[in-house]
Amino acid sequence: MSHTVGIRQAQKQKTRQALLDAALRLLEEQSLSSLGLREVTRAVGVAPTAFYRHFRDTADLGVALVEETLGSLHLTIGQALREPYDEARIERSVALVAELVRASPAHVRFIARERHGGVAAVRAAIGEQLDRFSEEVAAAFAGEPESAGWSGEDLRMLAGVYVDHMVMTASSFLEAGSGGEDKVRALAVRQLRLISLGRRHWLDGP
Amino acid sequence: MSHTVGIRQAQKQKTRQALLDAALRLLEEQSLSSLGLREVTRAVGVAPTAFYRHFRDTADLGVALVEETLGSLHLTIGQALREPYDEARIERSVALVAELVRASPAHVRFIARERHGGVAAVRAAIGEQLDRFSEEVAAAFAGEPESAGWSGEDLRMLAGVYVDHMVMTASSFLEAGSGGEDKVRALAVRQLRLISLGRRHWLDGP
DNA sequence: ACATCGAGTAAACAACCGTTCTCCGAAGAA
DNA sequence: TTCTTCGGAGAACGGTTGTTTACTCGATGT
Repeated sequence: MSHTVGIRQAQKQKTRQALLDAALRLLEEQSLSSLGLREVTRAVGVAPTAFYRHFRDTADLGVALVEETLGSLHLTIGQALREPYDEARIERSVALVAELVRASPAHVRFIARERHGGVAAVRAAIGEQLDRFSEEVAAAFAGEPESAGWSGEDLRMLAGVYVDHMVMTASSFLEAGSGGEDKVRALAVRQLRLISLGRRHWLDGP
Repeated sequence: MSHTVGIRQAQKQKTRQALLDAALRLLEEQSLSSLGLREVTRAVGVAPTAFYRHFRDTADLGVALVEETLGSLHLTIGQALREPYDEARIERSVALVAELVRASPAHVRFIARERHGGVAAVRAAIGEQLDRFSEEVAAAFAGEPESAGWSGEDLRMLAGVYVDHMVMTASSFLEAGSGGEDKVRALAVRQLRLISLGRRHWLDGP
């Protein structure tokens, strides 16, 4: 038994990826619930029936797209969270979001659009991933001296605020385009400063 | 010339409203970009061609739906903002959102779904309305003693955080259903407390 | 070398779509 | 009353949709 992937499997993954890429491009101007199976296969240049070799339907493709977009992000976020809590941390995390949006805007648009979109399975998949992010952020916060005395519940609340804000910031970067990028960045930084200020005084006396 | 609406106009508005209602119901399980013209007229019980008497296409209907949902809300929000800034203000505003979601969940779902949805005109209409809300909240904040020394830019930033949080809370109420309502309410209240804390210390020395 | 597997093809299906054109009949204006 | 206006009905159009069935043909495992 060889561990090489084999010509066959390699070709399959190739067209599968082509389907995902084409779908992502088509989803820049519409929602997943209106994305047609034939539309995708036509863009790739394969027969409509070939679609079924990879996905049950477009909803299934959507779930795969969620995995592709958010699955690989846990590692990146994890590394960023390991960095020390200094003055420039806020700027760095916002810059990370900005770079992510610039690197793959279609992926970000897809997540923002389908997070509350019309396909239940995709909504659930995105929600699950975002919850995982919240848990990871909460775990990172728990190890910081600033979180001394915080309850686990409050930590998860705080993490949720940060995650939600990051998603919203990414969406704002998209809407603003390359022109208003600096404006969005400055706004996001000030909002994060506000939240950090709230965090610092969370345990102040009544 | 009589100022009575006339049987004719009244009937037109009636079917127009029926189209809007039917569309809103259909949009609970899909996105606007996949909503068919025939689908809507079938649900109402009129001929497909009757649709054109009221809307150019489904995107046009979507814009009308935005107006119906958010247009009447400015008055409600305005009244709530005129209330004094006491201890229970946060709970009251969250309760207002909860009641709004309970009263017309389909409208709220529509806004949350199409805010980043696949129809540009509708996205723009929602963004415009939300910007108006932000301006109104900022104007209300400007008249409060807690905002002394705040720049106009910072006030709009703060107002944006509150508006975004309200939209997000409304969406959370929807996802949670009637079962997890208390959980969402408690979470939203704590998040707002965090933000208020940041607001209170915004002008603290460096 | 040979039988099997399976990704992709081709054709056909009924169902549905948005849009146009023509017409009807009640409401409104004279 | 007579004439006009206009919301809605009806039929038909070309085009697209998802899905099924039968097929090809090169990679795969023995």
